Amino acid sequence: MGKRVYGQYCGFARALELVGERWALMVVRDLLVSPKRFRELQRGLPGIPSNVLTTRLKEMETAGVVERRLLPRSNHVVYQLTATGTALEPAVTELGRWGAKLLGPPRQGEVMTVDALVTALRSTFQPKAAKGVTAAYELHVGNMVVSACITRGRLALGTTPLSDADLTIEIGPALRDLLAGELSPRKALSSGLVQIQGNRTLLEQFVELFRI
Amino acid sequence: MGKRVYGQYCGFARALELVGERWALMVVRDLLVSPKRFRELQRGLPGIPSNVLTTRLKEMETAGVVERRLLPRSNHVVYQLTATGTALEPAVTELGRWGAKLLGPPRQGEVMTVDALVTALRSTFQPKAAKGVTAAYELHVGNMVVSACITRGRLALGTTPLSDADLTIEIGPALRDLLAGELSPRKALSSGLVQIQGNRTLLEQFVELFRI
DNA sequence: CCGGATCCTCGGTGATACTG
DNA sequence: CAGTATCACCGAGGATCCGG
Repeated sequence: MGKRVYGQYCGFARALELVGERWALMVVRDLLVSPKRFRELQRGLPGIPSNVLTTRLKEMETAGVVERRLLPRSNHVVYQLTATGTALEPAVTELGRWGAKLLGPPRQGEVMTVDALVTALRSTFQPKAAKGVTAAYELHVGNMVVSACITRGRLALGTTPLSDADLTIEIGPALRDLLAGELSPRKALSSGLVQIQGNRTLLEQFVELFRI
Repeated sequence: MGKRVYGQYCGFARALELVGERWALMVVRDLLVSPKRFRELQRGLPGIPSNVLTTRLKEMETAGVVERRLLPRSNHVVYQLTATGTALEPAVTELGRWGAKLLGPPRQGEVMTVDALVTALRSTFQPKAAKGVTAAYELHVGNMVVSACITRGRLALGTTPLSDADLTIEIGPALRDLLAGELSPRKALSSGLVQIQGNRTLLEQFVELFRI
């Protein structure tokens, strides 16, 4: 965050100094899903000026949150989180959970991105409800695909199609209402807002596992 | 956050739009400790321009995070968090925990505030280590007093002196090193960085209960 | 095409002074 | 005490350009 300081000897203030600048935590959000090239970050963050992205990456590199890596045998640059950066996951998850509750209908022009979806699923995952559960879900939102594999209660998220999903869910922004309990699985299906391939009881399990 | 929008239908992005602006989460941090008057917020956030504080409070009031309340029979205004605002506590705690790990020695001119201290204790509290514990601590840092009462494992923080503290700890910025385990209780005492009134084994318990 | 760098504009922040 | 008013400035936003 450069010179923008709060002048307090406080862990929270220090955190905001390091990743509190505009766009910084959005970059972290996307890097938490997977390492990315500069161009990929731009695509996932529509509207971010390239110079701002450059500045944030440099600042967070200096802060030890992000590191530049050169892909072997191809001068390509990849940005990834350091261990320090990865440790932001609980904070990002909590903030995402808080914001998801306040999320009304999509505003004009708002888009969804794969990494936003993954973050949403991480934020809404209910470990207690997942205790002992094993299931593989595949979400289709627009042309995006996100996979959620729960193995004996442990969640693994991905952005590549599964070969053996137990349930494939095709859905739009109604996902938010479904996870918030404002849209029942039955109504979701009957209204056509949601389409599934697989057993519909798995959809009911899904809304138990992921709740806003 | 006004017009500063991220253009994504995403709970995390929405959270940053509501409380991601500069100073906003610092205000939330302090209001999480207790409702406050305008002037109290200014004192707790040295360096914040009054117009920025006004703007943030208005924005967060519009967002339903903060509410203005008029004290009975005295035109005084008090700002307090709504239920929505209070729900930010886990996020603030997690961010504070992350930042506390990165907190080196105090920089030139950095100050500590009561609310920062309370936030730090909340962030570092270890519920597991506190299981079944009952103890009352009183921290003195400079001229500030913070109380931490653990009752059967449950933590209650305050900013008023206790009448019956089991242990009174007088300490400075070394608190950070003590909680980080980089300064042992013994060395802290022998070096004079920490002074206590009460049983010194309670100090060892303290660093078990609160850890960075 | 990727990974930026450069330039310019505009609006928010920061600092200070002022008012009900 | 609780803000409002004013203004300088810097960083965000947006477009374009450049080297590999």
